[in-house]
Amino acid sequence: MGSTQRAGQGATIYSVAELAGVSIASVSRVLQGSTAVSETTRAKVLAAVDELNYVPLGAARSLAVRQHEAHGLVLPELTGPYYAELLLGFETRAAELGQSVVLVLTEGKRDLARTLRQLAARVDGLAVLGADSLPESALRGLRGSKPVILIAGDAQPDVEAVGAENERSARELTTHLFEHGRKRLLFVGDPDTAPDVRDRYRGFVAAHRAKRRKAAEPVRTAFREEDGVVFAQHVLAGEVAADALFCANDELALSVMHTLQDGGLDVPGDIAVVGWDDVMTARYVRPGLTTVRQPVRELGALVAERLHDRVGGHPAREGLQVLPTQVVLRSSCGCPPR
Amino acid sequence: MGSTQRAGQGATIYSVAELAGVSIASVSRVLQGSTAVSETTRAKVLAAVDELNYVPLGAARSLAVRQHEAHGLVLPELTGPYYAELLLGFETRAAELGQSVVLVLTEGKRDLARTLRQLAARVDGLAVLGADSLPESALRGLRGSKPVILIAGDAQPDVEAVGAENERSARELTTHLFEHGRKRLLFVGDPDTAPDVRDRYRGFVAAHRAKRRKAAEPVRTAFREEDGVVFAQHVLAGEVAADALFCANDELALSVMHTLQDGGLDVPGDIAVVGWDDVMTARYVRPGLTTVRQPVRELGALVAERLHDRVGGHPAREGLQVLPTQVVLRSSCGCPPR
DNA sequence: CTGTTAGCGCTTTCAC
DNA sequence: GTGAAAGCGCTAACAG
Repeated sequence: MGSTQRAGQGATIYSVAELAGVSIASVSRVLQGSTAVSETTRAKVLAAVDELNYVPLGAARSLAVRQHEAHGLVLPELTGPYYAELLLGFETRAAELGQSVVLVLTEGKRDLARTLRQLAARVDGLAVLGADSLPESALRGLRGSKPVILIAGDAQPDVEAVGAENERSARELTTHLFEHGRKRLLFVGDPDTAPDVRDRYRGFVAAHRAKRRKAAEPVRTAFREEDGVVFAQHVLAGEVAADALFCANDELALSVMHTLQDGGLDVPGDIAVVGWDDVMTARYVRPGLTTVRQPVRELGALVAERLHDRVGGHPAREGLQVLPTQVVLRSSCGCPPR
Repeated sequence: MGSTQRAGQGATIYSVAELAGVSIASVSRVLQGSTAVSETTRAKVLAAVDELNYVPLGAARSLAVRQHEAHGLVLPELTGPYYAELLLGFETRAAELGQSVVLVLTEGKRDLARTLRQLAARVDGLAVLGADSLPESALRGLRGSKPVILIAGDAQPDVEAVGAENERSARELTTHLFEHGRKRLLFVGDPDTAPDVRDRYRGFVAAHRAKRRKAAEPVRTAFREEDGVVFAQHVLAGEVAADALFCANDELALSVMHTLQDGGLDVPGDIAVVGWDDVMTARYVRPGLTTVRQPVRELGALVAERLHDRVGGHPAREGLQVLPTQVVLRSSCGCPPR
């Protein structure tokens, strides 16, 4: 056992103990910050630790304390600022809480169920975004063992969810469009793809109902740039009757607006366009894109924190926790520039 | 020991063995895909595994095989598409290779040295971006034990580096600006902040030298939007003499261009502006931003792959591996639109 | 205050 | 082909 420092590899608690002339228990105590250690011992250990550049092996420690001290974060992908910002908030808070973060991107991955199992085998809890689009079996089985928090998803009996407000802001933004005198609004994006888009559409519908109007069926397109281009071309071809487009996110809104303008339409003169997320580009385009800002970073931080609580034994909060969002008026909706 | 299934918690190899009526060794063999197992045993084990929903505990396995099966990725932050894309490429390839990825963001973190040590204690190798701006001690000590790969950094005797090409493309882009008849070019961004920016400036200088001109001193600004705005205001105030701005990245170029336009200048009429990275926004602004595209995702994938090789025992490649970049001409440089 | 020791759950010889 | 048993490096009682 007490083999000293294997060449090149990291020192072990044994090599440190040997060098310090104490037992491994003392080394552990010093490192754990236990009070029951004499100053002399502490000093000797610290010196040895420093000399050997010792750091306890994560796996060994995890096995002993039965905790991984790591959070798993599951995201669909990473395009656009939304996921990045969320990840940033999550990592920051997790680090403050002493947790490592293990990241898994689901898009394009084959055996998701297995991947998530493996992830669950090396973290204390999971935060999952886009759970609805995961294969049925993927989250099954994790539940009940590791705590799981759903991001921007629907809370369930035993799994809590955290998200940003959608319906109310969508309703507010829709109403704003009405106030600009727009009559034929179209919701661009498929409400069935994600709970938050669904809720935005609900707000869109609610605003119509309040005006005793009937909301049009949503344009069930995906959310990438290409999809926006395709849709905009339909508009340019005169196949779509609308004077305002409520896009499910900014990427979509931006590509739609851009294509429309290229096709000779005036935004917002001929048609208004609004988005969701307030990405950087939204400020740079002309006209500035009216959109809704979500506190994404804070959301990420909150998720990390809730997860940490859960791992620490706190019970799951019931229902969905919602962070406030904010409508950002620029001029693509019809408001005067600046 | 052989305690069956602890309530709620995950099954262990013991509970599986018990349920299957075999020894833990057999369970392990089946799971490791060892051939020396009878069909009967394999079937029994598999059934038990399935019923118990068993996944080997990561920490225990890591301890036994002396491998974490995880890669560490250290990034400064996560704004803009660059880091996200890199991370995407890295995670994807790492996952294909069966490695988890543990992410650490350095910006704003206090005890980086300790954070990195801890990271090194739970992964088999590290990929680090922005190593130069890390405190001296941070990477010290990891070296020699865990393999480290520097991203967009300078290769060193024992640490290999991977990056995208900079100098040559910068030279090409600068020359292009000359061909548009621009005379007074300015490099906006501080070459001392990062090796890749330094190399871009080198290319900028080289192009001047080829024309027997002397390159102006770089404008040593940071790379965020605010910094671009401040600089642009100097330009608008007539404090800067230039007819072309070579910005160190797109964020900077975009905010500069935007501010310039707001101030009444015509781009590229009065002044040309070019950037680096080819972010999404670059296509949407008017005029389209001329820039340089880097194969960032591929870079991330390459890093993961090299790291995996290194962990597997392959020796460090000497020098810097460079991926090709591509100048993207739009109209902010003076080229005709479309 | 300190050392001894028994695991944590898994892989892997080594006998049979 | 299978099981027993010895660790992997660390933490945490448990005795002194």
